[in-house]
Order: sequence, then C-alpha cells, then structure tokens
Amino acid sequence: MAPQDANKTSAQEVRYDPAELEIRWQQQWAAQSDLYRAHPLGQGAPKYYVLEMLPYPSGQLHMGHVRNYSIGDALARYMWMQGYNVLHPMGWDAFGLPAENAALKNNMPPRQWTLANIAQMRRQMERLGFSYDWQTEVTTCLPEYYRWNQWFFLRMLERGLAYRKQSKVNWCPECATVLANEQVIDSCCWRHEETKVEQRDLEQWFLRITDYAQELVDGLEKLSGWPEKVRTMQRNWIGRSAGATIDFAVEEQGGAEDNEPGRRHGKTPLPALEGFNSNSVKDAAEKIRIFTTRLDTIYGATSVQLAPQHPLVAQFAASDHRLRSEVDSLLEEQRKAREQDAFGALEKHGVFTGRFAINHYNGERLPIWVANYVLLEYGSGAIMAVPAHDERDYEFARKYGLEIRIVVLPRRTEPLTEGERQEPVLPYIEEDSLLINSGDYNTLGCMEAREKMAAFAQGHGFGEATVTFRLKDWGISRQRYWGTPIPILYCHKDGIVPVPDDQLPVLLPENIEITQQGGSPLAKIPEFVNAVCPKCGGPARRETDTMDTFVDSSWYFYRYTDARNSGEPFAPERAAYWFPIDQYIGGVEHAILHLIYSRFWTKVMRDLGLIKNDEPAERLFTQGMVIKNGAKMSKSKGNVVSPDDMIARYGADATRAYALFAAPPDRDLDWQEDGVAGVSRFLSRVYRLGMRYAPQVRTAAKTAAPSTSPVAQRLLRKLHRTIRKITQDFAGRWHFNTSVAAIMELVNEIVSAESEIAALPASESAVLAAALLRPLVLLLAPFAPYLAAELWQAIGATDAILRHPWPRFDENLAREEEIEIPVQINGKLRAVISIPREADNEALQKAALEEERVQAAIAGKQIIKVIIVPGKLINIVVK
RNA sequence: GCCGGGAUGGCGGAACUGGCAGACGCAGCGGACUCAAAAUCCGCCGAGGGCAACCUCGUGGGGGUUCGACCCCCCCUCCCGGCACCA
Repeated sequence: MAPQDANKTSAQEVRYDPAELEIRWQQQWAAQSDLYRAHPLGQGAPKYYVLEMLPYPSGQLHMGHVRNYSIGDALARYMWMQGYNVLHPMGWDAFGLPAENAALKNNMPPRQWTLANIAQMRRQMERLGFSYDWQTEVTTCLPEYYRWNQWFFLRMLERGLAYRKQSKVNWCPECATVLANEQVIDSCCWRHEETKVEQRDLEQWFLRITDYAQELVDGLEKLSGWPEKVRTMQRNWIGRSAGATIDFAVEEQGGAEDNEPGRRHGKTPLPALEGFNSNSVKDAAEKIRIFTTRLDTIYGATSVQLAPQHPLVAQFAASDHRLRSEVDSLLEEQRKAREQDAFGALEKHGVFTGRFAINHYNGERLPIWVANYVLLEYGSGAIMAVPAHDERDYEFARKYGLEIRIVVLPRRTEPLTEGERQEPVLPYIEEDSLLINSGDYNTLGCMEAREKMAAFAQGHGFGEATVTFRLKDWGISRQRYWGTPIPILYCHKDGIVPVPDDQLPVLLPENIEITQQGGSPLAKIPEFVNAVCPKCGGPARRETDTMDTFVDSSWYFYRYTDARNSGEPFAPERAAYWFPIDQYIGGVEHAILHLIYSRFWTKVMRDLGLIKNDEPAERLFTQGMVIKNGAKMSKSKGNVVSPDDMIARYGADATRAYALFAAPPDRDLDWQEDGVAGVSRFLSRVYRLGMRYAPQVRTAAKTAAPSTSPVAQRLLRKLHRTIRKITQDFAGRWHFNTSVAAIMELVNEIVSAESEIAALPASESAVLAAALLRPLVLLLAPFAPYLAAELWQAIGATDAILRHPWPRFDENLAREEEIEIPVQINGKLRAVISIPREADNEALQKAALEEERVQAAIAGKQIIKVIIVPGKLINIVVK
C-alpha cells in the first residue's frame, strides 16, 4: 500500500481496529501494577471511594454487570482526573448454592468451579478495561476472608446479637435449605421463582437485627444521597408502627351464663375501674395480649380476635371438639390460599370460642373469636376488634352480626344543623377526631386519649405504649456445604461452646461428596463433625450449618481497604480514612436484602469500635435493568446478549459507551445492537479525526493561543460548552447519555469545519487542532478509555491520561457573542432573530418588531404587552 | 388497595429553573464515490395542507393556571417496580 497521502481526504486512512488497539493497551496497563492503586491513607489528596456491587462468579458477565461497571468506571476515571485518591475495587461473592449444583452436575469441586469462574470473569473485566486495583481483590470463599465472618459471629455472640432458637422457618425444597424472610418473594424462593417456600420447624442461628430496627428506620431520614425508592422500600420492610400492647383477662370458663357472641354486654359482674386491682390481672389464669395502633378506640372494642395459630386457641379447642374442627378448617383454608398466592384475597372467616375476655378500661366482657385475618407473626397474634373504626373489623362484624359501637366523631367547626345526623360514615378511621362513649376520655382528641390511656394501662400493670416492627431477626443458618462454617461446638457437658478465636478459621473441608439430600452435607464428614470441646477437653460435635451468603456481602467493602491483613478484618485507621463509601452503585434488586443487612453490619461494627461511620455509603445509585425486546434478558426468553460477542464485534469501548449512551443510567436500557454499531462508527470517526491531526498536534506549541479566526472562535466555543456540560453531568444528574451525545456533537462540528481549518495558515491550524483535540481526548477518557489512551499517545502526550487533569472550561469562551432569540406572537413562535449578547431589552424589542415576519403577523393589530425574558425569548401579545 | 417511577417521531432517547418540542443515535428514503459491493461522505426524515413563502395540528386522555405548559395544579387511562388482612 502506498504511503499515506498528506491530503486530509486520503482514501488510505488508517482504520479503527478496536481489537488490536484495545488488547495492546490492556497488556500495557496490566504491566503497570500501580496504575489504578490508591494510596491507602491518602497523603493529602482528597479521597473518593467508588464501589460497584460485587458479582456472584457465575462464570459469565451479563449486560447488567457491564452497565453497572461502565457507570462506576466512568466515575472512577473522572475522579482520578479531578485529582482524587480513588479507591475502586472489585471482588467476588463466591459462596453459594450454584457452586454445589455445578459440582453435582459436572463432578467438579465447588472451590475449583468457583475459582475457574472467577478467573474467567476477571479476564472479561480486564478485557473491558475497568480501572480496578486488583491488589485489593476480595474473594469471599477463601479462608482469609471467611475467617472474619466467623470472628464477627463470635463478637455478636458475646454481645447477645447472635442466638439460637427453634422456630418456624422458610424452607426452599429446591435449595434444600432455609431462607431468610428477605429471601422469600411472593412466597417463593428468590433463586427459584417457581418454587413455593415451605414452613419448617428448625433450630437456627439468628442475628438480632431487630435490636437496630429503630436506628435502621431513623437512619433512612439522613440518607439523602440514596434514592427515595430504596428508602421507601426499606421503611416498608422494617415496618415500624407505634401503638400499645394491652392485656385482656380471660374469663374462667363457665364464669358467666351468657354465652351468646353477638349480644351487647353493657353491664357485667366483673370489677369496674374503681374496684380494679392490677394484681388480679397478673394472677388471672389467662390473659390475651393484643397490639393496637388505635388505643384511643378501645371503648369501641366489641370482640377480641385471635390468630388461628395462637396458643390459646389450641388450649380452648382441647376441650371443645366443635371448635377444634372449625379452627382446623380455618387453618386448612389459609394453607390453600397461601398455596395459590391468594392469602390477601381470602374472605374473612371466624369462629366464636365460647369464651370471654375483660376490657380493663370499662370492665366489659368481650367475646373471644378466632379469625383468619389475624396474623400470628405480627404484633402478638391477637387484636381487639373495633368495627366502627377499622375496615377489617367492620367487615367481620357485619358478617357475624357483632356490635358496632361508634367512639370517635369528626371534629366539627360548625354546630349540627337540624336533621343532620351525627354518625360518620362507617368505618370511620380518621384520627383528627374526638372521642365519645369513652368514659373519662370523652371529648379528648385521639392523640391525647392514646397517651392518657397508655399511661393508665401502665399504671395498672396491664399494658403500655409499645413500638412494633415488621422486621424479624435474620436467620443465617443454611443447610448447605458451600458457605462459611458457623464457629460453634456442641458439648454434652458444656452445651453451646464458641470456637475460640485462636482456633479460627474453622476451615471448610475440601474434596467432599456433595449431595442434595438429607440435610447439611458437612454433617456427613466425621472428621469435621467430631471435635474437642475447648472447655472440658471432652468430645464435641461441630455445628454443620453454614452461614447465609449475605453475611459475606455485608462487610466486604471494608475488607477492600486492607485486603491482605491477616491479623484483623482491616486496620481501623484505613476504614476511618475511606469510609463512608462516597458512591455505591448497583441494582435495585438489593434494596432490601444486601442493603439492609450491610447497614445493620455497619452499626454492629461501629458498636464494636472498629469504625466511626454509622452508615456504609453516603450516596447510592441504582441503575436500571438491561432489557431486550421489552423484557429482562433471560435464558428462558432467549434474549440474552453476550458481552463477549459485543466486544468481539465492536470492541470494549463501543460496548461500554453504548451502555452509557442508550439511556439515562437510572432507567431501563433497551439493548439494540444497531445502536452499538452506531457508537462504534462514532468512535471510528473520532479515531480518524485524531489520526489526521496527530502529526500537526504533536508539533504545535502547547502554550500557543489559537487564532481569533471565526472558525476558531466557533469551535472553541463549542468545545468549552461541551466541557462545561460533561463536567456538570458528572457533578449532577449523571445523564451520561447526553454526555456522550455532547461529544458526538463536538466531533460532528469539528469534522464539518475541516475545510475551514485547512484554509488557515499552517501554524494556526496546528495550534487550533491541538487546542481542540487535547481536551476532546480527555473528555472521551471516562467513556472510551482505550481509544482515549491511543489518541492521547498519538497526539504526543507522554503521561497516563488517567492522571492527567480534567479540562477546565472557560465561561468567557463558552459564551456566544451573537445569540438567537425566538420571537413569539401570542405565545406562538413566529421568528428567530440574531442579536448581540449585550443588547438591552429596548434594542431587542426594536429588532423583534422590525423583523419581517413579525411585521406581517402583527399588521393591523394592537400590541397589548411585550414580555422579554433576557437572553431567552420575546413574546409580543397582540389583539 | 397503598407507596414509588413512567407514557414524547418507525425505534432508543433530548429539552437542566415554565420560554425555539424532537438534540444525539438507530432505522428508512434520496444522492456522491465504485464495474459492483462494503466502508466513507452529502441531503431528507412528527402528522396534515400548500407550487411555494408558509399555515394548522402535535409530548397517554380531559379540564385548569399563565403572555407562554412535555414541565405547575385537579381528574382519568395504561405500563413498570415495591408492599399488601401489619391491627
């Protein structure tokens, strides 16, 4: 081929070959081990910790990962260029069931399978050119990491934050293990969306996340850098509600003749308030504890409702066959409804127990019912039913003919007119109201009555103001092999014995046979199970369950600050320097799982004195899903796009830049391969532009000021506007789709001005080209780092572009001399006039009125008003 | 049912604080280069009307506020996500 012609339109231009160029730079970067390394303690430079959620090593990156990491990498590169000391790490959430399944299928040890996948995915990440410091890589399935899970567990055990109890737990038959509440979605397993979760009664280890429930809710108010959506989801999940627990005494059976449930029970033989003795309540044979958020309506309670699973129900039913069989059918009905996911739609059903409870506020006897809409898991599994002021109780009372007594009335500002009824529409649930039919509390407002009533109950020992949470403690035991062993021993003599710190880690045995049947795989390995009790030296049995993998991801980002520390989880001074994370980026699917556990873990670590921050991350960003043909990419839909394919066809830069260009990062992204091709064409155009001018730019003096020729003025103005826009995008809305579009506009404008540039004197055109191309390449660096590095070198730079200062914009250069002002007549656009920027309103109005089309439009009409928005628009109102 | 988010050309999207609707890209159409194709480059590209200059309509639907509304207010429809008998 003939040597390249100097003419700018040469047909033999060098071709953009992303594969060649990218692999060349990848090798060069791999050789520079400290390229992406942050100083662990800063040394003066301001710190910036940007973190993307670590992946599960399935073996293949998917487009969601590529999008997530492209966002994070653009930010990390930008922050380096802004002069920050940037921590940008990556790791592997490497424990979990898929490794066991793969082991069964391929007859390959989980560890080997996992590590091979990690190697494969790391290659993909390196090929994509992400700026991770691999020196801080964290792999959660390695003993160097999971020993600290065990260490934290022991610290929690010491503080009573870890405990063991027998309870009903969620069991996924597919996973053959227990799941946490957070891992059950629509009563199905989060990993097996088709598999219904069963309830099993098992002994499990729990972490007392509920101890932090209040702080976890309160903290959400301060997390202004988190999406409102995530904060709302967490608030709902924690489900705080303030109310009161109140005890009702259960009347001895046969204590009263009147056993008709629907009847009014105005007067009773039981003690009224004055004769009330709190001891008699405590000593009562039975009591029912209810939870209510509407204590103010307690005078309107006309029955007490128990959940069918409530212990008292079984007790009542023991001597009552009719009740037994009716309760059984309630339970059966519930079970069926749960199975069909129709629990919420279940019609309210109940049965009268024949027993009565005493309302200590007024001494009334209330019939005790069993109702299918009362949940055992929430509150105390029992409620007082106030039909007049609760929708569900109302529905139930109407069905069974129970009394409906109004005790709350709307506040009125005017007296009743004649004939107007006082009754509100039922059920009346407003709280900005006044009490009636409520003894001493009549005429009080709801809020005030609640406080006084709670104080009364407390004073008499039958209740108090309480706060209830929907959040339950975190069950972490898993009957699986591939996870962190729980460091506990069971000794006949000493009971539950923690493994001493100096015996950590409790190593997960290798080379074992994996089966999916019959409980924890570890239980079948005698060498693992049989141990020595550290207290008495006698034989002990090891705990054979492993920890939920969400333990691993609850604190991994602290380990990045000190990943090779073998004496402690991390050095506190390092965490103090780096935390909180400045920007955390990941999928919204972790809004409740990972993000609530890791907030909990942070608070525990703070209370252990290891860290000073209350929350792990200052700012959180949740990117949208990657979809194709209107659906989330999935194997079953057959719409999966492989990152490897995209890279092979268009290169890493084009794949990454497209992931940023196709949609704003917080919205779903519809993957269209033609769009990737378009971005690739754009990068090719930039490449050819850069290469055309590289020889001139190399010779141009860096400090020389570009000429004041019109073309230079115009292009520099565009350049500075582009710098300003992209800088603002990083600082603000993160609309990188418009950042990339802005670079495209700039490139288009330079390319179409090339003949004008060529017409300038040779030295001037070189200076102008340099003044345009150097910043252009810098702007490109966060979005297409390979191409930027290549061009940076081609135009004669010798430093690493990653550490080169981000270009600054000059407001004066960005400003237009002549601005275009739209002219509206009655709000409709009629003309656009060009006018000097400094022109005052008078001159602007004059110019507008003189404009030909404006003249035509206002001819014969009367000008009523002229609205001028300086620098923006002029609107002439005519009649 | 409740709480979030959304609806703009054939498609993805832009319009930052109420001020030129459709930037940028894709697809499409026409042209240049070529024996031809690829690549590249140039032009057109919301709908309707008009030879044209231009005119009218147009941001899910209906009302309103305003000189002016994709943007603010009220009502409604649909889509996505979360929670859901939580007392």
